[in-house]
Amino acid sequence: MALKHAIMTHLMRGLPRNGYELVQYFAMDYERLWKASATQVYAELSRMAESGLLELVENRASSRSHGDYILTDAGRQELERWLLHTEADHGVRDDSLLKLIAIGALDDEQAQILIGNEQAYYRRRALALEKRLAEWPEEHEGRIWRGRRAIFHLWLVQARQTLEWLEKLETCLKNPDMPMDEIF
Amino acid sequence: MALKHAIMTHLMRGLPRNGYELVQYFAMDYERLWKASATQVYAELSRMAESGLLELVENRASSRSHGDYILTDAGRQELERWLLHTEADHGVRDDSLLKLIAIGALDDEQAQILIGNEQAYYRRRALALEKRLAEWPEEHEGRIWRGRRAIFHLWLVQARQTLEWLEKLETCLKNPDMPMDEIF
DNA sequence: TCCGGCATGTAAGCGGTTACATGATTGC
DNA sequence: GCAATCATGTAACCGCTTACATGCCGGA
Repeated sequence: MALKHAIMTHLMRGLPRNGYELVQYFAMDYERLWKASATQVYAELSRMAESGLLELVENRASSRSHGDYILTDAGRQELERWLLHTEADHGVRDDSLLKLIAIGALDDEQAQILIGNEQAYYRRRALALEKRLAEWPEEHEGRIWRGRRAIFHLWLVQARQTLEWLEKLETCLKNPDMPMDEIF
Repeated sequence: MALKHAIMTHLMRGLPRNGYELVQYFAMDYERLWKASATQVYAELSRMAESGLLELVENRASSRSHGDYILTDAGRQELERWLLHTEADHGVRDDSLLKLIAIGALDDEQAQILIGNEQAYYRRRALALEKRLAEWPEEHEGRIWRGRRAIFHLWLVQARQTLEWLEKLETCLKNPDMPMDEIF
């Protein structure tokens, strides 16, 4: 039930947001912190409002919206409880990495396609992150935004490192007699 | 339904394995490529055998087991189809990173606990991966094992990089006036 | 003999997806 | 007036977890 907490990490910045805006955040690629479908986000928001973690306030911006959500004190308390008193789940389900683990099943030509796809993805991602960091809004200051901005730096170095690694993977497969310790 | 393919990436190495052994792999930390519960693994294995992706052969090692699974030709075909003709899902659900994104909600002392927990985890992980790479069995040779071994190298550099980043995150939070570009 | 690890499940329920439906508003 | 976007759902279904149950084998 971590979507609940993912929603909280968005709302903890203090800005009131409606369901649609939150759905956009969860769908955005370079902002991506949690995968979630629209249906699920709306359902979770209702549940959280009902249980008192969120409050529905008058909408700003858009007149079509039912209203905007903000974190309540109970919500902030739950956020703190989750952060400090629950263990992080390091269990992984990374579809793209799973494919790369299986790359040995393909011949050189096919492997090249798979690696190429991943390279394209991480190049796009690195560019988007660089742009996001370069254009960081000045009003995004303070402790909460600093934490968030730091994550973008982590994502960026990880993307770059993955690109480097993909090059090495290519070398490794194309030169089956080269010792792996020489490459990595 | 990617557990199916996660099971295939284990069996593609050619070694017959029973359900219990596969459950162990999925539970192992430094080997971790996909999170899955025992119940789910057994259920998926039955379904895959029924649909002809796996074959149940006579058990080696253990006499208690119902039998060992191996990949069929249809299984290898499905593996190739998945690798080449489906798009990788880059959607992320990383509980531990989600917590770090929210770290701005905590004060310095509390944040230190959270960072400490993560540091402990990644130190343990880096050590386990180093050990695994240092003790890599000689019989694990050939294209399929090379691909797998390469992933361990990626995981290791990622763990080390995350440790470096956690140090910077600490600095970043403890010195709110220091410009972030100086740290990262 | 009994305990711990091996080995495989069943049943209930929650979390999450996919496909589809609906209405309201803005811009051309 | 019409299309695109905004905004919020319903319904059915699947994947996955949690708690519990069962039996078998080997060793102290």
